[in-house]
Amino acid sequence: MDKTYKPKDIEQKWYQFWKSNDYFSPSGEVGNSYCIMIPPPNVTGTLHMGHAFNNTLMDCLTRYHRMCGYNTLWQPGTDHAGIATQMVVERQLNAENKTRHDLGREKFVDKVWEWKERSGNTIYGQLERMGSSLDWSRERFTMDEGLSEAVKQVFVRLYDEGLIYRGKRLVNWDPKLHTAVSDLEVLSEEENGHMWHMRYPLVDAKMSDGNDYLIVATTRPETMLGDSAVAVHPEDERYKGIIGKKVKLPLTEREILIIADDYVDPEFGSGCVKITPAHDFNDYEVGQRHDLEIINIFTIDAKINDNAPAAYQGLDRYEARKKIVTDLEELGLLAEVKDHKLMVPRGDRSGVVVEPYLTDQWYVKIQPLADPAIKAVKDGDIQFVPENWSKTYFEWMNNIQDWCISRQLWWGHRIPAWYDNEGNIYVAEDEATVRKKYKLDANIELSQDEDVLDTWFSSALWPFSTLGWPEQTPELKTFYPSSVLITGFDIIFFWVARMIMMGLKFMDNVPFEKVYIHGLVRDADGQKMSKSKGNVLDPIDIIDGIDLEKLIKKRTTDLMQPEMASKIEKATRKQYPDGIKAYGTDAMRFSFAAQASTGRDIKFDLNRIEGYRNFCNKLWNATRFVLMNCKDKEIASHIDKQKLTLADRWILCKQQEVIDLTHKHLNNYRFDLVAQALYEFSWHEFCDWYVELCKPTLFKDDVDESIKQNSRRVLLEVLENLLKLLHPIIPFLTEEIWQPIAKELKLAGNSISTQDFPRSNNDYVDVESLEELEWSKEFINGIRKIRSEMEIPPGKPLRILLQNWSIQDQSYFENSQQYIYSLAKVENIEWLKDDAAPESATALVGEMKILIPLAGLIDKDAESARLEKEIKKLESNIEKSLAKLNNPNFSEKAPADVVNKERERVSEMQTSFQQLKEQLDKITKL
RNA sequence: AGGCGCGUAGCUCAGUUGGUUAGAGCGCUACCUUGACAUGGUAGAGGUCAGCAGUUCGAAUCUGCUCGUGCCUACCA
Repeated sequence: MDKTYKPKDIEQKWYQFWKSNDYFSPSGEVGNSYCIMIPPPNVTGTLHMGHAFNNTLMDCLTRYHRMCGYNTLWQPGTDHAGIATQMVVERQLNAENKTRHDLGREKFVDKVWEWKERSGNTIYGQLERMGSSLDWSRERFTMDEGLSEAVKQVFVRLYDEGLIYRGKRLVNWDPKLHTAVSDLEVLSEEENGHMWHMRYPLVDAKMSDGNDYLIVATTRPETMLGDSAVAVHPEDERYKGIIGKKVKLPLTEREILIIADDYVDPEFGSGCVKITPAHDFNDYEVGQRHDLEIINIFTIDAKINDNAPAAYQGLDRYEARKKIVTDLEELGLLAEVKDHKLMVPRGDRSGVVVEPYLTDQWYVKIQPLADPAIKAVKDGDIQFVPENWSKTYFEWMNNIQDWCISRQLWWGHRIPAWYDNEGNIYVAEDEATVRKKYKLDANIELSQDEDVLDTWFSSALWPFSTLGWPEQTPELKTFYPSSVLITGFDIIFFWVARMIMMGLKFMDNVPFEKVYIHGLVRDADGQKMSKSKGNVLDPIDIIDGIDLEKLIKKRTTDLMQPEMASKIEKATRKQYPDGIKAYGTDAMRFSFAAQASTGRDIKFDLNRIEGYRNFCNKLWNATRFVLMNCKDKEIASHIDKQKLTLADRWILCKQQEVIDLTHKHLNNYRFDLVAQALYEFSWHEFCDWYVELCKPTLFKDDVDESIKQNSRRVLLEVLENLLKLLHPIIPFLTEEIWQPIAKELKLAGNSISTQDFPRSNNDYVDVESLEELEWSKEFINGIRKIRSEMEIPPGKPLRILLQNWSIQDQSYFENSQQYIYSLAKVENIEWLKDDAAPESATALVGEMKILIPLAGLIDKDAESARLEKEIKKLESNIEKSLAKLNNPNFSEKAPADVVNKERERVSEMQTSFQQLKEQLDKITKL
C-alpha cells in the first residue's frame, strides 16, 4: 500500500467491478423488500451539488439495506423536463439563426431526443462517478414507451371520470415561450414600479362632491384598453349615487358600467377599481359575477391586438404602457404617478413577466384527488421526516387549485384528445381507439390536440410507471409502495404532493411510506447555487479537482446574462484562488452525510471536505498498520475470549456501541449523527487508542505469542466491521481496503458491498473493560498533561511515583502497565507506602496521586501555578454543586439518582481538591 | 398578510423525553518527524447558548414578548 490515500487511483475500477458483477440488482429474495425511486434528474443539464447530496443519501440507505439483506431496488431514470429542455434546444437553434418553426415539429423533436441522449448519458456518468448503486438494468425515462402508455391511460381515465376537463379560463401565460404555465411555475418577486392614478370621466353623472370623473389606479396602465367596468363597494356612501351609471373609457370609444361588488376595499386608494376581466384573475371573477364583457387586448406575444384602438395595435405591452401614459397625460386624465413596490410574476424558466391570458386549457379537477392525499398524511400512512414538513404539505393541499396541465410545447407527452370539425372532443389512447370508443365513422375527420402535458403530470406517475404499470408486473407487486422518498423541500408541491395524489388514485395505495426531506445545498456564503449567479459547482470537479481557469470558463460560458461574466470571474478567483483540489468521491460523500442534519441549508464547505479526505487517509493508514502487523504473521482462527487483552476487550465493547448507533441513526435518517459516531469511533477510539494500545502487545518480545495472534485477529475483525459500517457512506475506499483485510481473514465473498451489515454482539459487551481502560487513559493523560505543561520533552522517559493508591489501583495497573509504559513514556514506577516523597508535579487518578519528581526537570513555580489553577476551578465547581445540594427543594424534588450523582460528584471533587491542596502546600513549603 | 424556520466557540454545525464541568470539525497557540499516517501526534486557548420576562428545585432545551435573519405561500387595484 501507498503511504497516502489517493482517491483517483482506486475509485473508478470498483464501480465497474460492482456493475459488471450485477451487485446492484435486487436479490430477488422473497420477503423484505426495500425500494427507493430516484427523483429523476432533468435531462436539461448536468447534475449539480444538490443532486450529489440527494444521491449520496439515497445510495447510503440503499447500500445499508442491501447489506442488511433486504431485496433492494434503487430505481434509476431521468425526466424529460418539457419547457426547460425545449428551451435549451431552441437556444442552440437560435445560435444558428433558426427557430423550431424552421424545422417543424417532427424534426425539432428529433433534435431534442438527440440532446436527451447526450445529456442523459452525462448524467448517468456523473451518477456512476458518485458511486450510486442504481439498478441500471431498470433505467427509465419519462418519455419511454411504457411510461408514455401510463400517461395516456391516466389521462383517459381521469377524463372519463370527469376529473380532467377542458376549459377557457385565465391562465398564467408566458409571452416568450408561448405557453401556459401552472401557478407553481410562476415566481413572484418584489420589484420597483409605479402606481398610475387615472381619471375616468363620468357620463351624465356627477359625484356628490361635484367632480365629474372617477379616479382609478393601476400598476399596468396598458390593461385599461380591456376594461369593461369600474367597481365600487356597494356600501360606499361616496359612490352609492352613481352605481349603474357609466364612465367613458379614455382613449377608446367605449362607455363602461359602474358596478358594485364587495371585492372592492373602500379603504384602499380611491375606492374605485377598474375591472379588466381578460387580464386579471380577480377582475375575471368580478366579471363572471356581473356578466361583463371579456375583452382580450393581447396577442400571444403580449402585444396589443386588434380589439384595442388602432393607435395601440401591434405595440409591445411596455411600449403601449408608455404611450398610454403619455396620451392620458396630454388629455389631462393622468391624476398622479407614485412609486410603488409590487410583486411581479415571472415565468420560472423564461424569466419574463407572465400575463393572465384567456385560453383553452386542460385542467385536472384537483379536490377529489387532494382529499385522500391529505388524509393519507393525516392518518400517518405517509410520514414526513422531519415531521414538521407535513405542515407545509397541508398548507398547500388545503388551498389547492385546479391544475392546468396543458402546455403549448412540442417536447412532451402529446395530449390524447382529438377534435372533429365541429370542435367536439374525443379522448382515448389513440385515434383508432377514439373511433371505436365513440363509434365514429372513418370519414369523420379527426385531429389530435397540438398541446403536450405538464412534465409533472408524468413525474407524478413515476413510482408506479417505472415498475411497469399499467401492466400488473411482479416488480409492481414487490416494490410498490416504495420505502422512502428522498428529496428537497422545494418540490413538495410540484412532485411529492402530486405523486401522492396519483398513487392513491391509480394504485389505491400511497407511493411511499416516508418522505425524507433534506436541505438545499448552498454556497459558502449561504447563497443558492445557480448558473446565473455563477456559483455552481459540478460534483465531478470536487472529485477530480479543477484548476482555476477551467472553473472560470465553466462558470461563464452559456450564460443567460453574459454581462455577468466578469463579476463571476472575479468572485471565483477570490473564492478559489488555487482552483479546487481533487478530494475524491468518498470525501465528498462523507461530507454530505455529515452535513445532513435537520436544518434547511447545507452550506458547502471545502474545508470540511478536506477534513473528511484526511479522515479517509486516516483509515487508509490504519489499514496499512493492521496489514503490516498481520501479513505473513500467524493470526488466531477465531477470537478467543480468554486471551483478550484489556484493549481488545475495550475496543470490542466500544464497537458494539457504535454498531447500535449506526443502525439507530440510519433508521432515523440522521446521517449526520451516523457520520459523527463513525468518525469518532474510527479516529478517536480505534486509531488514537486501540492501535496505540496494541503496539506494546504486538511489539514486545515478552508477550505470549497466542495473545499476539488473538490481538491480530481482533485488529482485523474490528477494522473489517468498521469498514462495513462505513461502506454505505464511503463505498470506494472501504472496498479498496476491505479486499486485503478480507483476504487476511479468509472471508468468503468478493465484495464488501454484498457482505452482511454488522449487528452488535452481546458477548462483547464488557462494562468492566470500559472502567478499567478509563483508568488507564486517565493515568496516561495525567502524565501527558504534566509533560506538556511543564515543557518536559515528549521523548524523555520519566520516573513516576504513586501515592495514596488502593488495591483496585494495583489490580488495574496489573492489566495496563504495558500501556502506561508505552504511551506515557514511563521508565520506572514506584509504589510509595507513606506520605514521604520528593517534591513533585502531581496528577490524580481518582484518589491516587501520580508524582513526577521535579528534580531539575520542572520549575517549582510553574507547578504551583498549575496546581492553583486547577484548585480554583475545582473550588468553584464544588461551590456550585453544594449550593444546589443545600437547596432543600432540589434534594426533595429532584429524582434520587440525579441527587446521588450530584453528591458523588461533590465528594469526588472534594477529594481531588484535598489532594491537590496538600500537594500545593508541600511544594510551596519546600 | 399568513405559514415555516433560524440565532450555541473566529467559521461550519451537533446538543434526543428540561438534570454535562455546553460538545465536534475546521481555524488558532505551543511542542514533536516516535517503528500506520505531517492528509500526522500530544497538550492548550476560546462560549453571559441573540435579549428580556416567566414556568421549574433546576432552562441552550418549555412558554410569552422583543430584536435580528432566512425561506415559502397569497396578495389591494
